[in-house]
Amino acid sequence: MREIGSDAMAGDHKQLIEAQDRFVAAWGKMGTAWGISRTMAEVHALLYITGEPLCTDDVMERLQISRGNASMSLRALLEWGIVERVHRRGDRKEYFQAEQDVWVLFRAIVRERMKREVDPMRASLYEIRDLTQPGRSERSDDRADERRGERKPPDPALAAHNQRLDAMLGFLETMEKMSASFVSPAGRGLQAAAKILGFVGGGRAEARPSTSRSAETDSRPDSEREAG
Amino acid sequence: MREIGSDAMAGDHKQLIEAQDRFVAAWGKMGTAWGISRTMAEVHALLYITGEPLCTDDVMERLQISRGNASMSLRALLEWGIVERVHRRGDRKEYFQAEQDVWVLFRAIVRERMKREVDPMRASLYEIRDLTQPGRSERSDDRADERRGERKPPDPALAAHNQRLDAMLGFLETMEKMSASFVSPAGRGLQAAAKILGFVGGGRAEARPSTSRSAETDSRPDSEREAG
DNA sequence: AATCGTTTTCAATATCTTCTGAAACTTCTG
DNA sequence: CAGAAGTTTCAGAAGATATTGAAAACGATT
Repeated sequence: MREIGSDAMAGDHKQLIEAQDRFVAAWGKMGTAWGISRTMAEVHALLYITGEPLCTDDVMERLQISRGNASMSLRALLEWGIVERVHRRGDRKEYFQAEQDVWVLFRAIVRERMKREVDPMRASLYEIRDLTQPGRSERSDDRADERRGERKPPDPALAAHNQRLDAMLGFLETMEKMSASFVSPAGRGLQAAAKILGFVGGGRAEARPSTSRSAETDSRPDSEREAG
Repeated sequence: MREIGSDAMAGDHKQLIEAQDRFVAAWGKMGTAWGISRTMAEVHALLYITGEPLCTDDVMERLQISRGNASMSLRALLEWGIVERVHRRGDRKEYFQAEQDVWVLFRAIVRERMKREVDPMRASLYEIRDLTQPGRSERSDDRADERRGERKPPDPALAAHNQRLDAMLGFLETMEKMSASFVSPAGRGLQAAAKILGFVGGGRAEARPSTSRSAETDSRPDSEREAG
């Protein structure tokens, strides 16, 4: 498949494969720690580090996984919005390509996780609060004292409980607002903030000199950055 | 165990238990999505929502889990630094109490996850880079062309690979710097930022009127906020 | 130093998750 | 429209993780 011009080139190629494999393994391990299945993370890692579009069979072969597994993982990655389908003219296969800008990747992940995990949690918390602190809209025909405008004497334990619930709820909402504005549609938000606040660059270079230029806030490889 | 003064009080108490159970379940579900074992998350939820110190047997009974499981989960929570031991005079049992400030909780979690997952990943990435881009300190006695100052002609595929690696590495480092300054020792960082940037307050209140005051940036219950 | 109340450990077990592979399905092509 | 090429689905197998419970370790007390 790949033309190899010389022994030196062959050496490079072996190194490359080895480096890719290690990257895939590392990414897979990290994935499991964040609640993503190992294989799915590995497939993504392979697509990312490889840079070029791969088809199902490429993935199966490289990762030694079954067709079903490859198919499922790829579909899940599409749903996360961090991998996209690519078609090649004259080829009926589907190819898959990973988002190459790490910040875009990060934004997509945060957006999805918020949607999938934080939002439902917030909804549950509201429901729970309404168990002990029913909203004003509640019908209270059968409660004589409330009709008279007397509020039920508050159980201090219940009050404390509700404060804890509200604290949690308030926190989740702050997080949501922040992530929405930092991470979402319009938003190069966090990335811009990182640049402004001076968190980018310098760190690695100071510890370890590097041949290629230190990764800036725009972290796409040069090849993809033609039009800024 | 708990004195109940009246039927109304008994009703409140039942509601409270129900609300606690639901909170515990919701928190547990969320935990699993973030790579924390369900039980561990539930134990934490129980301690948080309960507010008061509980002993192993309390946890076992309330959550219907074995002694071993309770013990392990509690120890893990101690290691995460989000639960602390409490001793009562005249009682040989150990009691456990959860951090009540959600921002402190959040900081602890971010700190630990960075330490446990991101740092090792970063280390792996460095190693991987050194596979194909060995540092200047490398001995190259056996490579005539390098002795002559000629650099090996760079395989473009390898170069692109290294750029992707560096992009990832740069991203992780930016995240680490940000989390370090936002989240760490000194730092009420993120919390302060949220306040300044106007992400706190307003949101929930506008959608759902609440009896207790809207949770502010300082999210501890009143009972713990005596000395600011 | 023996006892007692408590906590920790860990091998066996139960539970949950992920993966496989073959069949069903879909979509192109001649 | 029949057949080929490619993709998805899903029941069962394999593998990973969490849980139990009983025994060991601990440490305060008599």
